[in-house]
Amino acid sequence: MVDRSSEITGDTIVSEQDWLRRLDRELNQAQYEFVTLSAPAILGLAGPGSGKTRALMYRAAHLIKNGVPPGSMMLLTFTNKAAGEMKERLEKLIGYLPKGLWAGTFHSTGARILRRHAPLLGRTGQFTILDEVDSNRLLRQLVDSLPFKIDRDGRNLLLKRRFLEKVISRHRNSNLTVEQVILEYYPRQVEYTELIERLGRMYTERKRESNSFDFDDLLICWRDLFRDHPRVKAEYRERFRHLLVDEFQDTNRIQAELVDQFAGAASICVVGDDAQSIYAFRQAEVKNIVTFPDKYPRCQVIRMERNYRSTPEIVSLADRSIAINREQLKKKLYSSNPPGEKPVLVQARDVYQEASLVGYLVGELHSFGVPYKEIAVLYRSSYLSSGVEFELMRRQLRYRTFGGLRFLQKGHIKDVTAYLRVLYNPEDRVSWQRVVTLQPGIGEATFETLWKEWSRFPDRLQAMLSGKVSPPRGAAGWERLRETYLDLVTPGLTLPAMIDIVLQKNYDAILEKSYPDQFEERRQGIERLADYGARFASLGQFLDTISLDDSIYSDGSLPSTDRGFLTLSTIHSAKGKEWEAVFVIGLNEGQFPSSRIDSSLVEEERRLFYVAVTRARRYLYLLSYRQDHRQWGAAPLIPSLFLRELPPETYQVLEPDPEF
DNA sequence: TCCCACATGCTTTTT
DNA sequence: GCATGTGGGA
Repeated sequence: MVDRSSEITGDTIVSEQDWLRRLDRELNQAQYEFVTLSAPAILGLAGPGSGKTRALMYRAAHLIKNGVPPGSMMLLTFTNKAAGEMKERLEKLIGYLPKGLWAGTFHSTGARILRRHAPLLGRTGQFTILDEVDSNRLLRQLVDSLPFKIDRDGRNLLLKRRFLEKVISRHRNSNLTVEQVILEYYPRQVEYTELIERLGRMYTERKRESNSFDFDDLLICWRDLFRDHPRVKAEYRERFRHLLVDEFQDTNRIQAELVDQFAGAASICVVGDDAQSIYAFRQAEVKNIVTFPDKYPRCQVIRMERNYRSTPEIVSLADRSIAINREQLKKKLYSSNPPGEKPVLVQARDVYQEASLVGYLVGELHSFGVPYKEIAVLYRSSYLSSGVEFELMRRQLRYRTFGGLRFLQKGHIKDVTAYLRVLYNPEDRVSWQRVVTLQPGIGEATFETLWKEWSRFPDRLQAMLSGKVSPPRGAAGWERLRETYLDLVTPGLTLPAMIDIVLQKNYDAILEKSYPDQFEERRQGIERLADYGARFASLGQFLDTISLDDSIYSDGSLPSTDRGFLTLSTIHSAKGKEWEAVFVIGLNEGQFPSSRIDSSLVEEERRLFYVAVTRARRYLYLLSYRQDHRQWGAAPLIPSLFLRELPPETYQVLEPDPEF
């Protein structure tokens, strides 16, 4: 019997010299320094394609090779995709994913910590994570339940465009008061300040009663947990001696505060690129990365400026574009790759010609030997993808989309998960309401009455199963629901079996009635959810994963598992990725930069453009079109500011054949 | 109080 | 083109 841990230790000792030689061979000087440096704080400032995630993972591997227990390391990043990337690379580097290592998004790590200490925050470990749809519903109910009437205009104003949600979230994420947020972003609505403060307090209380947290809470309550419970904080400071944070430019104030909690106890190593900060709409603060060295006095700053990804032509175009931004840390990005073709600008007649040009050029690239999986089409907003999607379908090319419409946020999928959520967390009012009001004859008002009656029982699920509560009307639907749950509480059910019960006993009939023409399609979506659920050992794990990671897409498979597919992606979702050939479409003024942003955000949009073009290794196509038939005002479009301002020597123009 | 039919307006971007 | 909002009838 071989003890696996000693095997690894043995391996470490034997290969230490090999490992150092390998670092020397595979890293440049800046990277080598970054990986092997020992300091209380390290900032890796790195341009696109300079291998910053790679360097960060070499650092993690290096620590492990030097005997640092993986259980004392925490790897954090912002998106699920980046988190997946980190784990994948680390596993490739050292051959296995170390046990005990914490690697994930800030939000999933927050959820993990909060589950362990939930009672300190008035929750149980089975708390529900509310997504935006849920929390908006909750707020909507609170507005309607105010003990006084607000006039219709006021109600509309509060609920339209997620105004209320945004004010509360901004306030909580920024440490500004509600009044300051309103004065800064919505000065005309200042009269609503008190009302919003009141609703904010009601919202906090309602979440506690429902044993749930929203996305913001996963970070804010984590911070507050450490603030209010020094012993808990000490426990984590004791355990985690190395924090490694990727994409640090995308952190918001709360996330930066969370990292600060470990100051002095752990070595804190962050990497990022201020020029790729594209999450301001989520209160990401570039200043977190800019001021990092000031905040941590003995901080070492390493610059990684050599680009390994792209041709000099692409790097030059990107560099000239980003240079127009005034707010940035100066970096001198350079590529020593062999020269390639200049990026190509194409102005199409309309969205259809743009799409067929993409289709045609994809075919050309493929015939030159560029595999489909090395080609990506990127866009500012997900609705811009439909033209190209249609064209690819016509050409029978397989593709995969990232970003955009959420599979899990579709009504019927949320319905099915609500049935399961209340099993796990019977206090979950939002989900109960969803399930109960689905039944014919039961609406909001009936649910309110029922809920009051129901709350007299210590366990809502038991109370329902025993038949001790019933709504004032809609008895038939309630009874069917009760029978469904009698089956669902059978011990040992798999997730597909549970979903099957929900469908057979209750939801199928409801679905058919509400979507007579889309019944089959939606039902198939639910079946894919069931298939996906089969891989989970427990309901809790399944619910946690689908609340925090929306990466099951409408085709039901997971990203990055298949080869031979083209990629269609929003630019946000493409961050951190690279392809041999990249098309950026819809580069029209009004679409990108989006016309709904105010002028102060143009630099952010330019950073987004910068992210888009630096995804390409050898071939870059920038497409715009003159006419949009889809919009009402068929005013001619002009090319994006980001194309117009490019120096002509950075690109070549391709004139589409008018016959095409 | 609920439900259906119709109108509206909306599309950033992620957790 | 699709979810959410409104209004009248049961």
